[in-house]
Amino acid sequence: MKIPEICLSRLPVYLNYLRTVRTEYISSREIAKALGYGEVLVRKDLAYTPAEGKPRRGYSVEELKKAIEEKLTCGNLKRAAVLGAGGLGRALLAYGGFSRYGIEVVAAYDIDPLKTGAEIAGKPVIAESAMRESLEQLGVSLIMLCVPASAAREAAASLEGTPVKAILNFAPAQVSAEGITVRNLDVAANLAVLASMI
Amino acid sequence: MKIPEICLSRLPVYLNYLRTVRTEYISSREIAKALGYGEVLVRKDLAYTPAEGKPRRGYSVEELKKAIEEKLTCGNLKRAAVLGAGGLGRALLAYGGFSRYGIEVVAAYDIDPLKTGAEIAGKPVIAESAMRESLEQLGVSLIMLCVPASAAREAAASLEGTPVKAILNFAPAQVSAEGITVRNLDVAANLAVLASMI
DNA sequence: TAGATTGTTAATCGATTAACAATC
DNA sequence: TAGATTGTTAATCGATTAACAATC
Repeated sequence: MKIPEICLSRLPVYLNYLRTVRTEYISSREIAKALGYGEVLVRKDLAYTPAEGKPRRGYSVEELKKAIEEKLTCGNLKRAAVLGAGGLGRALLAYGGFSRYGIEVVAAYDIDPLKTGAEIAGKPVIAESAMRESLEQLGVSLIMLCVPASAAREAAASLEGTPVKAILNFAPAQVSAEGITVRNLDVAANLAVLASMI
Repeated sequence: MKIPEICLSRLPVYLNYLRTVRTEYISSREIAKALGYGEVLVRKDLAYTPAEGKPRRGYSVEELKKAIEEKLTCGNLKRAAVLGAGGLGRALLAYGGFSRYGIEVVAAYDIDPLKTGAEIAGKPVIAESAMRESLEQLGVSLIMLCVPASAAREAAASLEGTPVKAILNFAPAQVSAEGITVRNLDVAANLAVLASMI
């Protein structure tokens, strides 16, 4: 059965928690309590992974971590790149937290010649004119789109026909590209939603 | 009636779209088509704002933008700060996109003396030892938590008893603090979810 | 065995969509 | 007036929770 996106979005939470657990087995009740979920929800979510629990003992922590990693990464390392080497783009290029989910950030692309040519955290910042060739060569399937809102639509369109399969869009604008999955992540909007709840 | 969080999270999307619209009036059908929503959903969402539509004409774009801004900001500018002045924290401090939602980022806090004392984008990086006093003085109600995962729990706890009402947590770890609302935003996890869908 | 825990089936809850009367 | 569009009520859909048999 296909795993719902809302369940998929909880898998990293389980994974991060399990990586802090030092026992051999853990029950759905313990996981639920630690994360603030219902325990049936935990079992339902984990049932989407290859892991199986044992009555009276719970789940093997090692097996569960492997099973979630398997689901999240589909078994193989994915290569990602940043499009737009401004402040956020460069921060993402330097951030080491992607390897935790089987993702390697390999390059950044920018239209500004003042930014290209240099390296950040050992990764090249490449001119947008050379982007298509570079995406092919590096086998990049994921893009983090960090250009200004005004340039976002065009930048997304420029990824059509490349190996890119998905875009994580940080710009406060709707983008789309033929054959590419888009997920929006407007940081400021997230803070605004939080601000309006308090 | 209380506005559901899922609807609240769409308000920034409406707002950003409306800011690109150049007509005086717009219908729910047009908005829905542009954003990929159902048109009834759009009307339901907008019904939570003070704006009212007019049969045959739709919604006044100006009135709608004001109404959404009102809902999102609760009418007043909110002050935010960054805790953890690493790459991501500094990028957020320099990012100009918060003003669009009525939020001003005023300072960063860090425990590392090598990072404190300086200014980034005209905003001070302040020692964590001076944080409580500074939060009071500046009237900071929102924190973007950008410390490493290992330091996240303790950092969140240190915000108890300050004017901080909400935390946007970028660390891949669960945090909580008495009387403070937490929202998680693990950028790498978002990319991982996207990667596992393709 | 007894009892803790899983996994599944049924019930509930909340969000989205469909239908439609009201309105200009 | 006729018809486009809103706003609301009812129906549907999907996610979460409750109940419980199966298992070790």
